[in-house]
Amino acid sequence: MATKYDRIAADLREQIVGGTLHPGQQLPPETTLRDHYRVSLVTMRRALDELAAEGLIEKRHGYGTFVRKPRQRVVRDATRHQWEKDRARLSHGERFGTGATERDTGLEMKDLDFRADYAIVPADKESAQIFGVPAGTKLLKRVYRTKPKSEEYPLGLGHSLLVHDVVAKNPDLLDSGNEPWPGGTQAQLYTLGIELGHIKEEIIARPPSASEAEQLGIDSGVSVFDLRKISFDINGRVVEIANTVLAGDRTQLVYTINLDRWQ
Amino acid sequence: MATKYDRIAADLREQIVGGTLHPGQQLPPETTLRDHYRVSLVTMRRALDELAAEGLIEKRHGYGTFVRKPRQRVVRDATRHQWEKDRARLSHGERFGTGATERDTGLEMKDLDFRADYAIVPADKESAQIFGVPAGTKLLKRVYRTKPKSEEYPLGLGHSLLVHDVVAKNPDLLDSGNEPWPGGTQAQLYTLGIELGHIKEEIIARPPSASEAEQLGIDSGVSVFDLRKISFDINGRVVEIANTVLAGDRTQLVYTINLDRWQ
DNA sequence: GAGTGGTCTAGACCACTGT
DNA sequence: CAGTGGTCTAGACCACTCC
Repeated sequence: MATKYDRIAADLREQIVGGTLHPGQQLPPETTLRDHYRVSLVTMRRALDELAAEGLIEKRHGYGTFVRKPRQRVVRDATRHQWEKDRARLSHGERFGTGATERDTGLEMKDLDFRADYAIVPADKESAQIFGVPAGTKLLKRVYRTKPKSEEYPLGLGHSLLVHDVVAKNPDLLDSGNEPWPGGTQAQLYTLGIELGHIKEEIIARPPSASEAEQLGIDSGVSVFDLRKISFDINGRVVEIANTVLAGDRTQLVYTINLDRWQ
Repeated sequence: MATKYDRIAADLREQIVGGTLHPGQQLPPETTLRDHYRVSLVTMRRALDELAAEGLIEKRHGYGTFVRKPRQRVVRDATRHQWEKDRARLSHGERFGTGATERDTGLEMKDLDFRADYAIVPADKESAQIFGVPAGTKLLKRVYRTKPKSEEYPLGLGHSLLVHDVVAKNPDLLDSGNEPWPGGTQAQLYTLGIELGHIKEEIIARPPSASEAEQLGIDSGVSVFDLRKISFDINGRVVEIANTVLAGDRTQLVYTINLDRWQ
């Protein structure tokens, strides 16, 4: 026999996908549901937690439990990198106002809250190894937060590492006041004469830290994508290490692999 | 103040990463831990569930709770597709015994338990749309299970869809008895004169279904990668739709994006 | 202040594992 | 069989949100 909480979750799941419960609709309080299903509160809550992990409902402390609007996932397509590269050398006007995030979401710059914080940090062992520099080398760490004004929570939490002495050749790149830089990082690197040759992305899934769960507005049980992007210039040197944490229930990642023709 | 279960989890986490608790070591029973931390059993269990979701411990019903060996993630590198393509036209002997899974894990065929089940199914709406055929069209559905003999659980659960009338031109491809086919799907398609041009992979993270959790041996709270691979031939026609479900705490996905040179 | 979800308790009983 | 983790209960109290 399945567990009670599984059967209750299945019952509610059916009502949600079947349309008996409408998106946005508030569910009865836990105590009422508990009486209806004749179980203890703990069991009732466990059933609800299951549905929250699936993204079907959303619980708001002190307020209520609601059926989620069919949350369409934001698609993050890796062709964004080629697209960004093609635009890196365009004029300021052509680059202005639309970056890779805007392309993913279909939103414009004015619909987004954007923040960037810069700091200089010493390279830890892992970063140093990837960059091929001694541990402790000065790095420019840039922390990004981008949030659609129409949403309560940001799409992702990101930061980027660059070797300080490399980017310092253009002092404009050390000033976070110049963000958002039209055209993004590849346009910034272009001012240094750097052209990217290839990009490697490594993806893992893991539970969010408490802070990430709070910042991303993640319900208990939802995992995050932890994506590390390593950018190489045309000579194979590592230029940037960027990290992005994306809510696992709101994101779809897409990659296209082109294959060489047979001879 | 943080919650009790968070503080208990933090305490145990520190002991695990700090080395006070060794990999493979059994933790005291929940009741003993409960007495030690002076909390209720429910609270104690919640702390342990947190660590299980992080992959730091592994709970075995009726047996005990153990510190996990630093689980190294299996890397699934998308360059596997090009590698597989390069090998598709090699001789049987050169293809034999090493496929993409073996390449990922470093294991040989003899170290793997392999099973394939074939069935003919009608295309549902979504598959039909992707293939560009009418709904209900006969598809060959192939279900795969691959498990290292040294592990208790499979790496992933996979299935693949092909248009039946296309592959039926080579009757050998309809017989699961011919699996594992040396060189994999691309070698199979080669017998039909089909060459792949590009591959698109779509990735989402979600909680496992009850059946997936059981088959993959996933602890509560761990998400899975749900990866859909769509293979296009050199004319842009969809040839295969393949789906793989991978344990989120045991897998790392890697993609390399090559960028066109500036003119 | 009224109503909601979040944490926590002490205890019972069940289900699974290895010997 | 003994020992373990898994489910479930009835109830207390806390923390948050809105009016």
